[in-house]
Amino acid sequence: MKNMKEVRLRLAPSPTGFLHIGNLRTALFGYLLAKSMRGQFILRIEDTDQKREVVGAVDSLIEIMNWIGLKFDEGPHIGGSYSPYIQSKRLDIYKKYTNELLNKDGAYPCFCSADDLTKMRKEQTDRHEAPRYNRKCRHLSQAEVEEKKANGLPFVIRQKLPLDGEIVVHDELRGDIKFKLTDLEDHVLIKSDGVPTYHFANIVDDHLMKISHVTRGDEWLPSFPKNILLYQSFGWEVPKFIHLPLILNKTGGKLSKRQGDVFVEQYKDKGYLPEALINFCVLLGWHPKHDKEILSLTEMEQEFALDGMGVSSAVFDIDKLDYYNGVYIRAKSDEELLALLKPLWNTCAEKSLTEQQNDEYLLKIIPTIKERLKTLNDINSLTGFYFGEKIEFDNELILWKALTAEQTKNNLEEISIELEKISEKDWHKEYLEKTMVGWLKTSEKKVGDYLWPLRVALTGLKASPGPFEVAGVLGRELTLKRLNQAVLKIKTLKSNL
RNA sequence: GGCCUUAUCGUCUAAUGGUUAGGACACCAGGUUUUCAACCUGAUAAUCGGAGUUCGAUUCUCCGUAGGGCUACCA
Repeated sequence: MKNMKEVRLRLAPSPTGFLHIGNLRTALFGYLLAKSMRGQFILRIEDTDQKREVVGAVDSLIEIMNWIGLKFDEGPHIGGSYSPYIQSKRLDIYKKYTNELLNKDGAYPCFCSADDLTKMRKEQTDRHEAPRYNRKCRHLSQAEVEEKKANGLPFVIRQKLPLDGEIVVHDELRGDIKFKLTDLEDHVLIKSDGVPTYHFANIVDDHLMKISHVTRGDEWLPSFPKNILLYQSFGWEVPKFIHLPLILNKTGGKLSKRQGDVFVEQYKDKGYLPEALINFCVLLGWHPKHDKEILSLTEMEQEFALDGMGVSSAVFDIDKLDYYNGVYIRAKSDEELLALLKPLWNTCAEKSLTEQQNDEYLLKIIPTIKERLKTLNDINSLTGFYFGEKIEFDNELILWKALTAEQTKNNLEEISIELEKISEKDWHKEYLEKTMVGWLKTSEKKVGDYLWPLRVALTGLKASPGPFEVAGVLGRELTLKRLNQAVLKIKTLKSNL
């Protein structure tokens, strides 16, 4: 009965689409809270609204949680001792508890039609009153109820709340919150088709599944007292509640589809790493005891605690996510990155390389662009020049500062002669750099006058990895070929002037 | 409108009844350098406003203000 109660938390999403970034944070906090107390983390699907249900949403949710690295201990996909974990398969259970609640006088049937209700609300707002169910059916006699039922009138079941007084509920983060009962309404627990609403199914299941800590978004705060009252009507022990603040967009509004990416899948597709996503998310509303802000999931599991959590909503700042993504990309080995990058990479199709030769080539490229990668998807725009024979560049681009076309051409020719002296076997970044820079220094040439044109001749880009890195990857033959092409191009450019 | 809730640099946040109010991202400047990136150094930058309690408030209380949420037979 005492302290040794098992710690159990659940994620209870509705299968209405992809995983929202706000849900990811709720999931993360629930998971971390569970794991930090050596508890269980459970998945329960709340599909009581058939209208909003999206086919495949459950599978995609499980898949993305898997990708993120948050593992469930129980759930519809793995089972557990409190099956089923999908609410639409628990209708019999809800029926049983509905009857129990009716018997305990915690609820009553209501025969008001949708039209009745809209009319009622309109009248209330016209009178500048808060729209609230007028409890018309609350006082129906047993006989009246039977009669209406016999006539086949559709009905819902409403929660029977105390009429006045106040209730104090406790949130682990915010402390006590006081509500006046007169501000609350007898809301619908069971819809006319017999399916429960969130407010009923959620509480029944949390109780039955022995959930010890409820983590949910703070949009549920207004219905918190009604939830507590329902526990009390049943005579059930109330779990601890932790209401998590929302994530907002840059302008301070709710993070919604309209202004950009809100689904975890979208970030995955854009080339963000799960490590970056969770590191970024966990710091939105939680802070470790120390100032170290790069944390692995394992570290989070160890360090996570309620007292490091904040209560104010946080703005989603993509710049910081980018930063974390860069950090985690740079921390990967070249081999790990190759595996992540290959599916995204438009590598050279013309070259008839074997898989292994291709991998070797890609593996040579990766170190040159690793620290330039903000997201995995940047790979193609960063590496195009490594593939194909020819590259294109704007004529003016190759001219370094005050250098004329004539001088640039001469410099490139000089470089060509020097590079040709380097053998195939010495052709790698370190040796190339050492010899060429040595040559430039001893012949007292300005480094920029030579290396800028060289780099542009090889990459065609304003910004790229350094010329020796690129030359090392391209190899002796292709490097010299591109230099030659650049020289020819400048010659025609000159004759046109 | 009613109810609930929140308030420290632009953003995420730390700390405290007495501090030069700390860190991170972004931004700016410098360094490194052939470019970009990465890296290093540095700078700018905050306690929403007003009362009260107190020797002393950013911290506690109240009142405003601003933001957010809820106000469905959606979750």
